[in-house]
Amino acid sequence: MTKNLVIVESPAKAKTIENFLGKDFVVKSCFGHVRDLAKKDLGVDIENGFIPQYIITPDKKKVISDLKKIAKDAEMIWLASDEDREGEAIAWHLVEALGLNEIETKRIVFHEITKPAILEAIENPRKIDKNLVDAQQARRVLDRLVGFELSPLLWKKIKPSLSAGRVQSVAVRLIVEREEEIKGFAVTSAYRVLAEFIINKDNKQILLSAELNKRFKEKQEAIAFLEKCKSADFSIEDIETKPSKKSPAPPFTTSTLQQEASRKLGFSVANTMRVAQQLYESGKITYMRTDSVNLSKFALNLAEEVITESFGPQYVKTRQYTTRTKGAQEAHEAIRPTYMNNRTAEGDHSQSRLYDLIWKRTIASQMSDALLEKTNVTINISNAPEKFIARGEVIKFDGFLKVYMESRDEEDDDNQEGLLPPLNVGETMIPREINAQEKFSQHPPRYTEASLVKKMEELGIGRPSTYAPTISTIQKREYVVKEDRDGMIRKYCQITLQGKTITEVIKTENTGFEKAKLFPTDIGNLVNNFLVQHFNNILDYNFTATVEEEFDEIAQGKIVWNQMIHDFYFPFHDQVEKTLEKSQKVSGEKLLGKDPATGENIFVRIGRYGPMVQKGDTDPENKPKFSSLKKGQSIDTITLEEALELFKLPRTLGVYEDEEVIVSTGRFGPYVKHKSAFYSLAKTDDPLEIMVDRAVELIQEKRKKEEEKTIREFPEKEGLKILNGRYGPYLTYQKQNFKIPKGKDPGKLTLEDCLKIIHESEPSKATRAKRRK
DNA sequence: CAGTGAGCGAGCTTCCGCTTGACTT
Repeated sequence: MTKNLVIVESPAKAKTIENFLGKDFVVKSCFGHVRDLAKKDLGVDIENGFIPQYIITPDKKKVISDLKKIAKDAEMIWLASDEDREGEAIAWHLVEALGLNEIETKRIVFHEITKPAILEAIENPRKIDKNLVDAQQARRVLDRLVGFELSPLLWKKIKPSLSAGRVQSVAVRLIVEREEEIKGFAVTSAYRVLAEFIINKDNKQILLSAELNKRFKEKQEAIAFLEKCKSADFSIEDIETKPSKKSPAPPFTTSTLQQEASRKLGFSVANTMRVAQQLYESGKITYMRTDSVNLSKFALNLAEEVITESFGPQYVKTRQYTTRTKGAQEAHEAIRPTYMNNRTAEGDHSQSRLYDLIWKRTIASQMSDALLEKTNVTINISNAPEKFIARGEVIKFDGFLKVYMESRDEEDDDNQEGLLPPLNVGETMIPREINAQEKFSQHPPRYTEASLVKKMEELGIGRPSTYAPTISTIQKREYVVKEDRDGMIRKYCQITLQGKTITEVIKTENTGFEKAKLFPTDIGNLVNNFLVQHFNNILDYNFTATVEEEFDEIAQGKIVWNQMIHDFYFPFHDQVEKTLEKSQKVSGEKLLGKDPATGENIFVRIGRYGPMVQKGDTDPENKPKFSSLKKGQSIDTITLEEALELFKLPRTLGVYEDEEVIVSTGRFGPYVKHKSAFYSLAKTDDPLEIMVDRAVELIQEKRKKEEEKTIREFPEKEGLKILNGRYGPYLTYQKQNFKIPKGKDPGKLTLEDCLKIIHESEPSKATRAKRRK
């Protein structure tokens, strides 16, 4: 018999807490939200004050029925979901779904999973905060209304299956607009002048590097300057030394973990979260979806011990960080090792690398500042007003740098500042070499997954639990693609003064190379332009921040949630209706030119299945020809020649076994079609060049493979086969596949065996609901 | 790397936030 039932959100948490609470408590988890708006139609009763229609989420039916059973016998029920808007709503939904008495049910909260924190929570139960629940309902209903009214509009005006929403559409907008900025960016260049000097001192030669405090726009200016240097005297005019310090970054939140794992380990956002989840489930780190930089007392003490022991007390500096992120809800701690004294974590390579990163970041956040000394040496040029500057930086005390240094998104090039030699004012020097090199201005950087998350967090858009899913959604919808792109060779000029001679050379560099960056697609551009044009208010970067303020007012009981939704919805709905009526279907259609062979018009536009070219006007009598754009082609950039190339397929190669052999290209690349069967071309085959002999070869190759694939057939039973598939041998019958039980030799199964397997197998969801991608 | 290869007369798609399993040969 259960005395006390405590319900938390995460099963890993449940296990830990049960250990703290003793035998009178059973701790179970509800796995997050248990109810949601009905999926059909809007799930909101607009006429009657926006009453939400909630259903128990299909995958939570079992969770709820299990919890009900335990709750029935429990004397007391404690709802311990997270202390934020969503957590409060989860508690309330549990009351509703489990049929609990709200008055008798206790609501408790804690920010850290430590024994004192849990016990304190148990001592201080409260009631469910209905205002906070209402704020969540407003959030949920607003997102549903926006998403489920805008998306169908896109299906009608652009293409089926598209989606729009408060979060994803703004994420796409960021990428589209960044690309436009880049397209409009005017590259300029200027000459940067670097010198290497020789100082003769105590019979030794000392080298000193310095940069001129001015860049020259024109080559002639640079040359004129170097001409002057030929006859100039150089001497130290001033030495300025000043102390400075660096402080460690705060411990990880979801967003900063994703950024650092991306920069330092090259992890995708989704990969980081997968690995972090594994570390969490095995008890090695605290919860990985958090916006808080707070560390528990327990963690602070342990960090101090570890640092003292490993590096000495002078490296300790206990710090409490405060969150400055917009809309942060701080229901958890920062992401940290559960026990800081575990320097490493067992597990696979990814797990131990990510753990190492988390360990270092957490420890560093509790260490002392690094003390530096920066030195600026000003070098006078006797016949010119410009000065050369040599910079040095010395670490006087390494502090937290001993373990960890945060990386930056853009690594600044060749600005290495190191130790300077001992120097005195008035000392003279001679230039060994002075270089004026043409440097180009850089366009704003394209987003990586992680830098997009950073930007979204700054705007208060999305939550720790949704960053990774949002990024995969906008890629799945094909609004953006993550790709590498080749750079281009660019020429630059370098002018060198050595001794008394000036030489000029043209060199080349590779520029614009991109690795795993986000690019908008044609569809992304089209959808974004449509939404920005008609729903500028929703796509506004401040929309979320504005509605969040209203959600806060609901949470404080200042305004009523469905009144707020009412005020938002009706003007918004009018906007949708008007756009539906007024605006034309958009396809981004462009006339590229005419086919020189037939004189027909060649168009490019978005079709039902994405970007495509069309030959001939749309005419029911004389149907035009279509072809999809190839990967890497875009409506924006495709040329007439490239478009014509696409119509060269399908080609009829000839006849084999009395049937035509046709080559074409489809979703999965080029293929040969023969007797309504398909044969993929090899990577080395060119569909425009391939001849019938090679096609026949491909057909025969695949037929042979097919034969080998079949382990056994049964003449008595049509369609029953034992095949060798990707996951090993399996049974197939009437379009259904069946697993062969372990320990059976697939080659020796009798017909009876097979029928038995088919009979005994679960009536599985035979047809896979969704195809991947 | 098993199957897939549209351009539609039918029916479906879609939001954001919480949480983890999945078994499919």
